Amino acid sequence: MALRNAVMAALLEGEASGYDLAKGFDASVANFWTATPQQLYRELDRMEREGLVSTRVVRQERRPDKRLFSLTDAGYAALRGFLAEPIGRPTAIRDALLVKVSCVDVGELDAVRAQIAERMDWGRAKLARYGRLRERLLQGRDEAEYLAAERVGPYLTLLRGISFEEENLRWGETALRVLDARAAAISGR
Amino acid sequence: MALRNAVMAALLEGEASGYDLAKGFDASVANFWTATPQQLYRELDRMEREGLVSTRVVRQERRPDKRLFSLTDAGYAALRGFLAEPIGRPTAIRDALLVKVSCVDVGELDAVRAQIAERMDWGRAKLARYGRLRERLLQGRDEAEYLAAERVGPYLTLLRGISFEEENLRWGETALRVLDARAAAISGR
DNA sequence: CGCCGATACTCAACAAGTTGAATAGGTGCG
DNA sequence: CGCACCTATTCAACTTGTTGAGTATCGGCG
Repeated sequence: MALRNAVMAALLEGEASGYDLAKGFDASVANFWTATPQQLYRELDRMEREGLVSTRVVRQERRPDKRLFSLTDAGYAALRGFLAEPIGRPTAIRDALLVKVSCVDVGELDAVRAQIAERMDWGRAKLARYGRLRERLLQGRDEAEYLAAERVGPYLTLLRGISFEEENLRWGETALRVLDARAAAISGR
Repeated sequence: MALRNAVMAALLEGEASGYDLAKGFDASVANFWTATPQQLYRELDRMEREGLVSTRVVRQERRPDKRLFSLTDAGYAALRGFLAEPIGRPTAIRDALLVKVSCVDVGELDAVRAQIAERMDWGRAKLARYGRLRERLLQGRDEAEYLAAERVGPYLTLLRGISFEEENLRWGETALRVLDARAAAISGR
């Protein structure tokens, strides 16, 4: 019942099909929750059965029909219930790369180094996307102006996403430096 | 087969019982992987069947016997295999608090505010623990000295944990400020 | 002396998440 | 004109992860 909350959060942006969510989960909530298409369709069906979302089938000319989901009043109520419920401990971070780094002293130094570098490239791409998203939200206004006028939630989570990636890059630089020093020490021994 | 890697990472610190891991997962790898005791016992049994870990039963006088697990050579080989395999996309962050923050414009502003504050307290406690762990690792040496002499992996992941929590606190300050401004705007309307 | 909590583990049942493929029409590319 | 990829969804089978309780022994507290 946790994915459901992320889905409701995504539907705050407006009607969406399962397919939209499966892709676009990436653009909105995806930074702190992920799901496969299967998971989304399954959950959306359940939510419909429970009356949290309603569907509207849209016939399309040159592509398959789609079902657009939107939050019902019951959905909004459920969402407020979720917001009000006490928070447990921070959900897991679960990053396989960090597990690898913590093991790097057993060997495979080069392979892990390469994976850190790859992750950093990935992070730079993500930062660029975040930057564009931020520009799109601000529409030329400065932050204070935006925050006085618009939904603050998505902006705040965007900020967290940006700082997370920036921090990741900074850490990556350090990690690469340390691993290189270690590699030099090993080969020079 | 992902938990298994985290378990192997933890066992690099030395022999441990399921119980040790269940608690102490918190001290070592726990910052980027979590598991319940059930999960650990189940996985350890499987790993034993597959020859990745070996067990040694220790009779204890005044408490239940325990099984101490340690990595076998096959376990080390499997670990190196894991290190070498290409990394997929960063595993999910999945933080319910961020989902809540992104929804905060629908209401329950005070409740979410309180949860952010609670999370920040939790983060400060975690930072304090990280700080103590760092001191324990360094044993009075400076960073360069430590990194030349000891396993670099655990230190690097510790650094990532520290910067993550620091960043969380900074973001939390911002979020609280923004939410307070929004609350003031609403009540003054 | 009875209860709480720590150590140490097990069992059962369930919920959540992943993988791979199937279906079915459409567009674009060489 | 055939092949690959995009939209849009569904099915089936699987692996992971979660919850809650149960067993057993000991130490400490009031």
